[in-house]
Amino acid sequence: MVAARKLAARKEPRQERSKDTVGSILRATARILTRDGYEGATTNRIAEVAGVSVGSLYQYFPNKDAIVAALIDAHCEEMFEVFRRELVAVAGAGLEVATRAVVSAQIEAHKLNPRLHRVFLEQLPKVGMLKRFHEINRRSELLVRTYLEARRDEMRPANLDLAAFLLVTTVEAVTHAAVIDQTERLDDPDFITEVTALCVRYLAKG
Amino acid sequence: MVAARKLAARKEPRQERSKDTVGSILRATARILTRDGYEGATTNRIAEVAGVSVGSLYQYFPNKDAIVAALIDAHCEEMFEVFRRELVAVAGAGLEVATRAVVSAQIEAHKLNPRLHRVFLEQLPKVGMLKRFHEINRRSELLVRTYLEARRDEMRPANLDLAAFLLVTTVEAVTHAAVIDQTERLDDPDFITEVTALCVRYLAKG
DNA sequence: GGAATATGCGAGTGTTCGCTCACGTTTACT
DNA sequence: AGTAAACGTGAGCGAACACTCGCATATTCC
Repeated sequence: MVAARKLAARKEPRQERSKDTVGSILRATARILTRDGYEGATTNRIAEVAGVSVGSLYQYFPNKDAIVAALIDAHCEEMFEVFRRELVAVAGAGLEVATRAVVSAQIEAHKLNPRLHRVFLEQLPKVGMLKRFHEINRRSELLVRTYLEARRDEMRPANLDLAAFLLVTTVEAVTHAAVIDQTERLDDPDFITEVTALCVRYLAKG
Repeated sequence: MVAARKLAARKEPRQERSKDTVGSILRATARILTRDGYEGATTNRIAEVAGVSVGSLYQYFPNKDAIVAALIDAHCEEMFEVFRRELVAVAGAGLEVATRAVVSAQIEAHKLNPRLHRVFLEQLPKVGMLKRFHEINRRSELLVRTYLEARRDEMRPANLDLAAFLLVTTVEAVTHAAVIDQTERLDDPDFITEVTALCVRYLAKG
């Protein structure tokens, strides 16, 4: 039985050169993942591309998964930040305007690094990795719910928790599919309009 | 360089006992995948659980992936059939009734074998495997679009192709999340109602 | 019965790959 | 200058695992 191993960094880099080493390792891993997919990302290959020895790699990461996990965390945080910033910015705006802005932001978030995003979601064989994406979704739902509650009287759905879940899941799935698998959808100027309609018509009364 | 290998069966089973062998292998693989996840599914383990030797396994499957691929195909076909049957059954019904029925069917389809479904979508490291699921989605979109076109005058969206894409992607994502990750959502009697509302309000005029 | 064919077996092979360890080099500090 | 700590190296170990091959058994068909 292979027990779950710690994913925390084994040693903190203190000097400048060791921070460079860690940076090189992360950049190399991202590069390999986007170019060759998960299969190509062996520890020896990562070290080679990073211009570093395997030994150095294992001074700062306890195992291979920790490297990927660090990348995922950074990627998730970036994406979430794009979403969060836009939502906060339009918190005062009306439903239609706010929704459209947030949908656009979600598309932009997916465009940050689509190839890496794809590898994370489609090729990583470890269940633990996906949890990090689910957590982002839960955080997004919380933000959305707060927005909905502030305008409760304009909203048709009684259960705003459920509404937030449906909206976040929907927009995530639709933008993901469009950016990752059907880029041609994005050329359609109606795309954002229709996704916005999907959300707004669900939320608005009447 | 490891070239892509053929996934077609190496030899067709002719006698009864060999058909049993193939069946045992497939059942064993499904069982291991649901119980232990992708990591546990080694060829030796599959053979052992199936009560068969590795050699026999390789008489009917050219490689490990072919076994998993066969399972995925069967699983996808089952799920799609649940969806298709219901859609055909309610093709004559009104928008609200039909939508509700199809959403329920999608939930049922996901309940066929949630654990296996999860492993397929979350743990398989090969990109090729996911294509099979995307293809089902495309087939579903086609069916939905046909329904929408038959009632074009009741529909608000001008682009029914885009509408079908949005609906299928949405319902798939929402039912998937509910069945796989948030089973408690299904206890909420409003769940189906709200998902139906999401679709119907998007489609209907006014 | 017996030849031909289909099926079954499983120890072993070759390779891949995560990871260690013993040793060299650089930096920080006194 | 001298010492300790931090950093870097890469050959190679050990285990896992997909897959083969030579041979045994069962079935079919004449």
